[in-house]
Amino acid sequence: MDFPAMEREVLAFWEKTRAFDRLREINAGKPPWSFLDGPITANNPMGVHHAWGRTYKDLYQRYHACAPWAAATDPAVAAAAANPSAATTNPGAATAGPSGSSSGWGHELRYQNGFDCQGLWVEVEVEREFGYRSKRDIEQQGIDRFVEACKARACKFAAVQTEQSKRLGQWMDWANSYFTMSDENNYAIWAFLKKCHERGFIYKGVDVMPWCARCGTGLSHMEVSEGYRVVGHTSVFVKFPLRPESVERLGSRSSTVTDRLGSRSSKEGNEKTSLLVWTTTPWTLSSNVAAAVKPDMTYVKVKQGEQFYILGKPHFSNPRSQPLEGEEKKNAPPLMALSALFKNNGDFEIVEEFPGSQLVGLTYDGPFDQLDGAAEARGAHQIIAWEEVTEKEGTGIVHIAPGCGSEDYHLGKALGLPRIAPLLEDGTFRQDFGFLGGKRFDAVADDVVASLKDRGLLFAREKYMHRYPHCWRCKEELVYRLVDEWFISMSWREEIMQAARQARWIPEWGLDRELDWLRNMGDWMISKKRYWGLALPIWECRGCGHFEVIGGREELEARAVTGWDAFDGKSPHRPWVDAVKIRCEQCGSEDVSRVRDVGNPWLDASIVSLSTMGFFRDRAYWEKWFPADFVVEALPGQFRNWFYALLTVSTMMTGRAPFKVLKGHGLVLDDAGKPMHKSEGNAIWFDEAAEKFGVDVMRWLYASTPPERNVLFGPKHCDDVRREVILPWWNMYRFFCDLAAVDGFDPNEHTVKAEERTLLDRWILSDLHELTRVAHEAYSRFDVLRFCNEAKRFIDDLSTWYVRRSRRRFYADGWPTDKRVAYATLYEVLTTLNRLVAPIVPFLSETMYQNLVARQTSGAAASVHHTPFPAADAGLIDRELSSLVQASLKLVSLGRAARKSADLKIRQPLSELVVATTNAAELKAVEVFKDHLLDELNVRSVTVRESVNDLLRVVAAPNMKFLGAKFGKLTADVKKALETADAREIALAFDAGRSFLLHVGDATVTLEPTDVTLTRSYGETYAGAEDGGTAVLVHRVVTRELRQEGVARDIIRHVQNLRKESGLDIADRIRLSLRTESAEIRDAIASQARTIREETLAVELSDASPGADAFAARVDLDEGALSLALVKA
RNA sequence: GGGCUCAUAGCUCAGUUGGCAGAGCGCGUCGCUGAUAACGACGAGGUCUCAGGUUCAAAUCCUGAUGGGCCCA
Repeated sequence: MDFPAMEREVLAFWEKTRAFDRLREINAGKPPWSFLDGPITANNPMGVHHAWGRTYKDLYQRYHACAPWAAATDPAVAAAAANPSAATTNPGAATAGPSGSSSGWGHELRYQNGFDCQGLWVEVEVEREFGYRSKRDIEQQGIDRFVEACKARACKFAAVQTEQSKRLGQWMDWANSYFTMSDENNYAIWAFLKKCHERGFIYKGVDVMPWCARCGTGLSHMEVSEGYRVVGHTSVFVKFPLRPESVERLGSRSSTVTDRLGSRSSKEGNEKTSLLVWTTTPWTLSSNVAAAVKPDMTYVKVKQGEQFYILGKPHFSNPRSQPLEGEEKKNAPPLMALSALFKNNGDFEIVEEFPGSQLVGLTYDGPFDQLDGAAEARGAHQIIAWEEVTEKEGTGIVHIAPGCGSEDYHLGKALGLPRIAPLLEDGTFRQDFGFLGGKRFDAVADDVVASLKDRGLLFAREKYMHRYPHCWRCKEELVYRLVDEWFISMSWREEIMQAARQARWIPEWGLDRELDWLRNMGDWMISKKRYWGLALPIWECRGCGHFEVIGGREELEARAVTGWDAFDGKSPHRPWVDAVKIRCEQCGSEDVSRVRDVGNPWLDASIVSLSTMGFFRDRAYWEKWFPADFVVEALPGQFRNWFYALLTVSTMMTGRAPFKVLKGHGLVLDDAGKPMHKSEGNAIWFDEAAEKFGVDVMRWLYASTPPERNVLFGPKHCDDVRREVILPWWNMYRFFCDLAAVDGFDPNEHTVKAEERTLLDRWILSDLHELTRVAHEAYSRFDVLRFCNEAKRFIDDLSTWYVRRSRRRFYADGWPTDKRVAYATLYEVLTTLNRLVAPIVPFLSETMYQNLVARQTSGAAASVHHTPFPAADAGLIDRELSSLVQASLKLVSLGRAARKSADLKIRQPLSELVVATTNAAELKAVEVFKDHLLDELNVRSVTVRESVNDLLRVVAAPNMKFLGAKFGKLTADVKKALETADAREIALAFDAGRSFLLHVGDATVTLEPTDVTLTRSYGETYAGAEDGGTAVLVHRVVTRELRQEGVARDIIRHVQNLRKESGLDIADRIRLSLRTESAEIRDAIASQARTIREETLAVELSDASPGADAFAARVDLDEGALSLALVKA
């Protein structure tokens, strides 16, 4: 079966019949169900990982397009059922369908897909296409050309992804997809930013961020984490001399310690005491402002010659090593411990110990106070407290340069320290940094070292290997640099948290994670010094510094002084919008330009709960669709990205959460559980996977994966799904279709009355309706995994028991009642189950529906997806009956085991089956399913007994591994006693859940089931198997007559095989010839001739030589060789 | 350093009121046979990561530890 080919046919069918449009017509005007799509980045073709979320998006939309109103339009009900606490915290979530109407099915959906178009990822690809190497290339070749190319790229891949999504089976209004680069979306963000500004939340701030000097841009954390590489840097140990008054203060503070140590007092002053500081970035010493110590850590003062050094006690003797792993670590040169470095310089002595807190507040002379650029720090250098100072590396005293490092910056900001920003955009020092001026940060290590050495401030230098961030594009080292950025203050975070609490989060801990992020996040940096993105609508006056936020196109037009004509008709992107200048409302300047920054790309996707639902255009429409009933996206990252941005914007504009239910899912990994990477060659492209495995298989795999966990995707897992679910399901369908075609089954004519059904029929219908009930629960609670598990179990039961046990009912001639009932029942089960799984495997379902329903019934809906989801009939659910079937399955399993123990194959008929049980369900199962037991186990009769203990024979062997450990020296005696003990009594005791008391000489020991291995048998007459309190035995004596029947069954099977191999139709009659040397086989043929003829449709049975036109085979039976030949009659 | 999350057979994973530990794959042995390039049975394989606690009873609830993942700092 070529499933991908079948899927392509279904796609063509949907196309031809406008199936999706038709569904929207059917559901128009029904209660709305609102889904909001998180936009996919339109920058490359889809990978298989995109298909996971998109599978959820499609299947939940498909369910709600056919679900009954009551179940699906009342999320409070679903939420209450799933999570009682959510309902009470979410009283406003309930919405009703059309007033008063409580029945009906289907919902109106928007089916709007989204594309994320703007951002650096697209820029990078376009730069690569153009062969650009830096921002300078973009500016020289023209921003307009560049931005147009970015737009074109987004359009191109939006189109590619659209086709791929269709192939996945997504039913969306593709012509109406939203693009975050659209004018409407961009201006909507302007409106949001203006509102933020009106509340005073927009401000220009500074931050120290990773910066690529070559590209001339800052990098986000995500980008930084892409580019770590191991490099060697010059690291230095530097002296920061304490100022004389601080030496004195420290002396008085630590006097008690000094006295206790009995060392020479240092109170006399005038000695040279220095902090010992370590850094791997010597260039930042130029901008040192402070030195940090850990208050509760112990520090020591070390005397060497005339010098005193202060450093952390743990650091003094700790071994040091490069912070690397594996191979890299092996190759790195060893590092010297600090004590060894001291030793190199001569004798030394520890003269004092004191806690770091005694250092806090002391002052020292900075290493580069002589440079003009560092003037601000002159006289301001001080020791500060910092809990984060590590004991593991360095000296315990951390050099702080708030203009050169992120942590340094935040520390400095909190303490109000000056910050010195020595680097220009291109990574060179400002000219006022003296001998460093004009040199690049990564080229001055030697100069810095030389200068320190000249002035006696260098203690030691070394080469230090570590992982350091590099630009993921140009591979150059990054540097931390102070830059101007625009921010949204998060002082109103409590409002956003309140909105977040209004929604139901799946999994539940998602809310805590989001609240945690909201609680801890800093102000939102919304600017990016790039080209392709939202043009931040901030016009800043260079004269007086006043800035304004423009809230939309009309407002800009009204405020424009110059440049409007040049801009009019263009999209609000760089460079066009940059032409517009406005008048400063503070100083009157008419030369106010837009800041050059573009927006953080998460702004683009943040607005879509408003922009795509008509918030600014059609408020009534927006009220109808907002908030969304459901959003679903990949978990990793989205708490700080889309979820966060979406909540923030919606809260600002509406005060409400933009979604009622948020569901998250994990990552897609490869077969081996590793992340997929293009560069590692283990990424699987969507197109390839779709044609190789089929998308129904892919969709089932995703639907049946626990969402909050990662899924392994690969050939093995796809094959598993196909083999375990899709193929059994398909095979049953084929079985039914083949027979129905031959028999001319007509679902409208061959109907069934309830009382005509057999127990087996009623059982499968009961389970079917239970499955239907579960399906509603699972789909409406967004827990499709549960449905998949139950459906898989149902398919298994249906295949291995219902269909298996019902097969012969279909082979009868004509239309006896039982055959009609079997047909009608299986038909109902197949068509209903087909509808239940349709949201997950839409292609397979459509194919089956067309064949089973549409073709059979005039007036049937044109597509399975146009039909209502089945309702569960509680009256048909019979849990007791299900348990009886399960009991009978257990008995059959034991019966097979019993046969196996005596090596009696199923084909060999046996005279008697004995069931020994006191279990009520099993007793009843024997009664009501007797015929199935007899047939399935191929026995003549079944006998029920309470116990077969009288037949039981047991051999007990000691389990020496346990006995030895338990009894020690006594073991040998126990073993001996066991040989003479009554093994049957032991078995009966264990069966009853007791231990067994064994007499060993004068002593008594207690035996547990693990202590002995029991081998049970039931004598010459019976063979058996037992489980718990239930035993099933078969009569093992094969009489001559039984033997002949067994042989006949063997023969029949071989004839059937030959018929099939010969290409005969199921109904073809044959002339059969059987020849053998074995008298036993000849006897069997003679006595079973009639059965053989009937089963093989032989009009003639002989031992004549076959003609040349006959199909012939020679087979080996247990009793001898047999030649068979047949010709079509 | 902090938060969240996961840990069940060789592998992938089920296991929701706490009540005898399961499936599929793989492996071994066998069986069935007009659903057939399928299918079934049986077998081996488990200290349910570890240590405490609650309980008549813990894979399940609580506490801590260890290890993996994600995130924050």
